[in-house]
Amino acid sequence: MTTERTPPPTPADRPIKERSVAFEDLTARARIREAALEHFARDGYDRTTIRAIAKTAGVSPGLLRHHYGSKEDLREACDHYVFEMIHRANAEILSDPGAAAEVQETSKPFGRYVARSLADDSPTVGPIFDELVTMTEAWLTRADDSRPDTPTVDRRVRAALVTAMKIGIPLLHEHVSRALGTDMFGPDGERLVALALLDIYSHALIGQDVAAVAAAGYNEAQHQYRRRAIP
Amino acid sequence: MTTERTPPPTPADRPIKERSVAFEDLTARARIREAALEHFARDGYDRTTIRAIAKTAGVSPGLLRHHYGSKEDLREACDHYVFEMIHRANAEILSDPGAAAEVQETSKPFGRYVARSLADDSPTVGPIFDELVTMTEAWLTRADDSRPDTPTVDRRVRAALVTAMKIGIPLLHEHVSRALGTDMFGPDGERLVALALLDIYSHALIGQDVAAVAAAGYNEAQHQYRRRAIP
DNA sequence: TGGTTGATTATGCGTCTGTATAGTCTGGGA
DNA sequence: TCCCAGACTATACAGACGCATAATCAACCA
Repeated sequence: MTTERTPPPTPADRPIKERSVAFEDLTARARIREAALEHFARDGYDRTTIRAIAKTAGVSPGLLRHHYGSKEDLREACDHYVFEMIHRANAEILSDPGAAAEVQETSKPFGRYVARSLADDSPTVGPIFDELVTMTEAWLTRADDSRPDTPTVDRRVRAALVTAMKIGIPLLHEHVSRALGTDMFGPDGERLVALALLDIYSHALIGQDVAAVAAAGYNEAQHQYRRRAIP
Repeated sequence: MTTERTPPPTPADRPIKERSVAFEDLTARARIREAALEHFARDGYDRTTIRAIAKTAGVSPGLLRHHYGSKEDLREACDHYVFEMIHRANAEILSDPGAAAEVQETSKPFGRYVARSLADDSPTVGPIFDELVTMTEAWLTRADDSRPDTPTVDRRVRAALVTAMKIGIPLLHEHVSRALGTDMFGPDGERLVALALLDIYSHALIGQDVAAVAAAGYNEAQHQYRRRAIP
């Protein structure tokens, strides 16, 4: 396994598209990883082809195999990379206990990738979800402290649901953007989403009396048919 | 394009599956649709093969093409079918204004299919999402009435986000179930999710003072780098 | 200078998938 | 009885994809 080396003075690393932001004088290995992250996040694992990643990275499909063993290995490499990046980001967030950073967690650059991977059942991103749940759990602890009543449901269960809900937003970004009238990953959309989430999170969506009635009535409701499962 | 015809000799192509467990004496055409719904919901559109659907339905791949034109046409047929079913379900829900039915909307049988289709960017399910947003919007209207303050963000924007959040739960059912310790589509899990959602929805997750500070601080925050986009 | 190593490419192979086509079987009307 | 429409199957074809291999090229070291 080669490390992130600086390429030899290869001058012809340049046929690529990128100029504006960041660096395009990256290692081919790094370019492949970046291209894979974008493609996996945008198109999903299945729809993404090795050839497409290679084309975006400006290399041949064979080189991809040379650096990463297979398509699945490349996915795992991306997963581990993102896992590290999230760890790093979490450390920064913990030092700055602002709520905004936490709220828009899933709107970050890696959010799209994580969301896609979780929905695609990537075998190695389970721990990422669990860690996000743990983060939400710690956050819920503070919320529970300022609650008059006692929560009736285990905190981790609620944390898992809140986490899944947060991830649902970038997952359905296309439809959300359509409802917003602007790209939710664009500057305006990102701000709009953050402000809306702050409003949503800071208010109860249903009355506690209604919830109590519904919860009581739920336990005795025998409803809806079941569909057969695929053998 | 043939419609849902009644097969000549077959005893019944009855409105099907309404009662308890559906039967296997369905039209081949109906069996194909049922199998496709399950496969698409469980494996996603791309991972699902025509041959797999045919095998589950107990027919040959050719018959699938005979009834539905192509794989994409089959998907559209499923979308329209689910769209009708949701319409029908909505009518029932509106007559029974219980909150529980609304909360567990995405836990219904078709929820998995809708969630998958939305995440898979199915071209014909956009209207379904928009309708769910409208439902949520109507629901938010009642919530806003019992709010002391005035919402700062457009109601439809908040409705879209809440809708996406709700759909995120069945989408990440695998990870949610792992955190729950039981299958969230099973009897226990379904009840647990419903009760947890009632608890979550009936309480603010962050304080309004915190939210105000965060919202104020957000507009002047210049944070995080941007990643390049694929051309 | 010569040779080894690693980055990189070109090319081909086997498989899977969607699609197309031709053929088979069955029931019901004339 | 004939026969044909429609449900259904078997098989084949073309393309795409992941994967593998061999060849080429540049740099570094003895």
